[in-house]
Amino acid sequence: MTTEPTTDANEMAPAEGIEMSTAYHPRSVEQRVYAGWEQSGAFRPSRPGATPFTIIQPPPNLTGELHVGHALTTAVEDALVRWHRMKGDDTLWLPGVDHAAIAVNAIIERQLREQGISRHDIGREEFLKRVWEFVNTSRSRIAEQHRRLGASADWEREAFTMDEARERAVRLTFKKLYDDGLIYRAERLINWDPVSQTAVSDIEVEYEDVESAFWHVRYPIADDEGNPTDRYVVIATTRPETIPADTAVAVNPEDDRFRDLVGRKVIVPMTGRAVTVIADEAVDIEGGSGALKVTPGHDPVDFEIGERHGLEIINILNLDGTLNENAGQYAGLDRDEGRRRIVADIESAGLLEKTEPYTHAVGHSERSGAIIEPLVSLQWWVKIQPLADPAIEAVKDGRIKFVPERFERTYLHWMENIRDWCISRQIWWGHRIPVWYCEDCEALTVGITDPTFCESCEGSNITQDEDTLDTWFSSGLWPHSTLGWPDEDAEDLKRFYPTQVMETGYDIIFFWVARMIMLSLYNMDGVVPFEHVYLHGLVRAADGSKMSKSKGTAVDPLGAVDQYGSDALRFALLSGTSPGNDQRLSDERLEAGRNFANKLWNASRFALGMVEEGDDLSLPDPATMPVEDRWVLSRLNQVNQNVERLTGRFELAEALRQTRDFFWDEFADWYIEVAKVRVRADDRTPLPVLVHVVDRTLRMLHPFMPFVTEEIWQRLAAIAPDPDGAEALIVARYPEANTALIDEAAEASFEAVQEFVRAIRNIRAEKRVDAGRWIEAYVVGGDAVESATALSDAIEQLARVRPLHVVATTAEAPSEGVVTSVLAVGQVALPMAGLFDPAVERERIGKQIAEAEREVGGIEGKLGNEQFTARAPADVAQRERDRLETAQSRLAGLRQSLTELG
RNA sequence: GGGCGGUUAGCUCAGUUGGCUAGAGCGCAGCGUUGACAUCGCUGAGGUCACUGGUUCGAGUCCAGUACCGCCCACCA
Repeated sequence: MTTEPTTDANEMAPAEGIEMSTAYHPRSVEQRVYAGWEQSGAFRPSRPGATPFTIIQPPPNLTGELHVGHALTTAVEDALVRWHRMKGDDTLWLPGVDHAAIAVNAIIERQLREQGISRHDIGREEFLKRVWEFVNTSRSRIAEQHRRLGASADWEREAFTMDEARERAVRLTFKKLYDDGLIYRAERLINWDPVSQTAVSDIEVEYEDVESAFWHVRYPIADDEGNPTDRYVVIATTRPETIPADTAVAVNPEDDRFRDLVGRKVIVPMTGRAVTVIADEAVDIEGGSGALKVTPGHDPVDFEIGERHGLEIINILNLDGTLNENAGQYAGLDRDEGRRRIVADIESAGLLEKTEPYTHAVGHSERSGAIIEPLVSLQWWVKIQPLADPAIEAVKDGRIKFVPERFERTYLHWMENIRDWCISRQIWWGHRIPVWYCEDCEALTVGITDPTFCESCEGSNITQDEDTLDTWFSSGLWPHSTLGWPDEDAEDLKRFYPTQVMETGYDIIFFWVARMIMLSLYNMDGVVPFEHVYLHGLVRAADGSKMSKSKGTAVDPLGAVDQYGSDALRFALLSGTSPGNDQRLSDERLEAGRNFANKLWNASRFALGMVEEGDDLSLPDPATMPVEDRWVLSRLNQVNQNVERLTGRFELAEALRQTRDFFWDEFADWYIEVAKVRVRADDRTPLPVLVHVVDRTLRMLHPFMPFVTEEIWQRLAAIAPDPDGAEALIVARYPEANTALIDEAAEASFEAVQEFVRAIRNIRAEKRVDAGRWIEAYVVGGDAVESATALSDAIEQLARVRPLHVVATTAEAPSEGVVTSVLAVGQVALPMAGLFDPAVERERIGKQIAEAEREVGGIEGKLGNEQFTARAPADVAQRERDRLETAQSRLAGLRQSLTELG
């Protein structure tokens, strides 16, 4: 796809001109706006010479159902991408689809089972055909789902781990590792998933507590001829079905109880086999009965003991989890049934000492949920230590930074204890292992392209390994393989590698992040795949539990989009996300997002709607502006500055919160209200400020809420064209804070006016003055008298007071029959003949005096402390002195009011 | 067994170099105007920041310990 730096104005322009409907309808806006973005090629404006910003999209769920966690990932990444794009960086966001081998295989196999057939009935080719059908459908669904979320990813460039380019990258990596001696084939104990019928790696095994039993079984001690005696050793086991696979009994060498037994033989119950008692330090003296049955074929610890002592390995399991002929009379039984039968037999043979209830952790397959059976099998492995060492170094020396930092420890701990990685899977969908076996000479050939003859004997009688590679082997190549590796001249690779940000959930550090770091360093000559790993938390149900479809606590992201709008969903997800911390998603949160989108719509509509033909919308010299204009511009720029800083530190929720609060609580609730009064009095000067603030806020919010901001902004641009000529907000420039407009004096003045208004409203509410009634009021302005005078019309409207007298000192305000409120910045006084009760007033003021006295006392105590004045920084001490002064004058004012009450 | 996180208003959570008179949203109570918005406005109530001790002029924030909740890792048969 070719991308143009500019956009087509016709495609982007809103259909209805600048008229905005009274109600905000997210759905129609979303569809139209997204289509505009897509057609215009705005998703990847090429900006030669700009700083590259690259972000990698983690794989969505290929089952085709959008999980809310992925919606969060998309929202966060899209926010970062849009932000960088607006700042002029050259962004590349590679949306990716992983081939999710085990999950997809399981789905197709289930479909087949429902038809009563297995994959072997239809053969590999037909099986893969069905997989592709399913995967292609899923991929287009995924793209569609991202559109609905507003993701600005360029789906034409989607990276898919199963395409041809990736196959080449995978094979090359495999061969390189093999040639370097880092890939080997070995018979070892692996985690077998009897349902999916494949090996899985250590991290794909999830341990869950299962209530089971501890069977204490008597192993008779044999005499010299190998016949059982009356003596026996008691051995506790949780897996009696593996007894037929026992090839030794082990005790700790330091254990005095069994010292005399070492070297003697015991009889394995129900088999009659005699095995030797060995001493090994792996045996815990405290554990079980102190003696351990050694089953090298079906237990990792035992496997290691077996290796140390050269023990025989017996495999008693078929690949479907049933017992095989090595289990003797139990052959053919399912493992559970085998367990029951063997326990019953042991008991009737009088060899069961006791049974205790016991809860222990049992490994389950992450994908199929089946209980994992350790068994010995021939598999391909990656020798991991040589890959792990540089990956540890890259994090330790800061070339890769985790956000939040604490996950570096998690990562390092795992990496430092890593074990070899079993990469072969006995499934069909996936990258097939690029190894061909020669049937003539037994040599093997590793091929980047399919070999036609054996490398060793040159015979043509070769067949490819039936197995496929672990999904994460190819996913681990993502950061470079999706950019064009192994073609080292690929434009994207040169320009965008290393990437800047890897953003994902912390649950995927080991699976994916660690593998990407290891394999990328290996393939890319030690250059890190990304500079930051930003880890968001998990999204939980409203009650804090893991979302569960069966419990009905799962939030369906697309359902939420339908109900509340895409911007609302993104607001809810982004406002709750802080690095590494889980969040809860509830209807209330979604409503808050919807409400804010509505507020944006209405406040903007109103502000823009006041603009008339011929209005001058350029901002005048700040010095000539009234205080409220200077105040709102000052606040705008402060927030702009904060948002800039926060977003750069991945603190998106705080950035969003500050922008929201500014727009709603300050701009909409105060500035617009004040501006209204001026405009009604035919003063057009607030219009440039209104338009300017709306414009800037929309730009700041666009990364978070792209649809509603784009829609409003295009109406805005129709009356106030973008200075850079941008035709859409998505390609408009991100605002830079203008610190020259930060005006603390204006802020203080306007805040004083806010205080006056609030004080009057407060008294009105307290005295139950009818909301619609106009009453007389005095504002004693003090230092803020100037701005209060300038804003007297606004104060009248906002507090519904008329006539309003703004005076400088209390002496100019009446003191008889008035309800007063003494503030830090001045006073207000409302004459209330009918409602006035001196006794009530005395009590009210008395309370305030007590409070003010407490405050004054507190500050005085602090300032009287020599340690404080000597050690606290000057600005802190000065602030305390200022506070004391205002508190004292307020206290004086209150006391005076009380005196006047008599 | 090891490690990590959490404990702040009725609920969900902010509070990132210690200076706080501790904030927000929702909920609650009261009142509803002025043609942007009832998906709204105004006003208000509500917190000994889990507990104990320490460092400091000063601790929600730093340190040590305790309790409870959650998560991750680990070959206790």
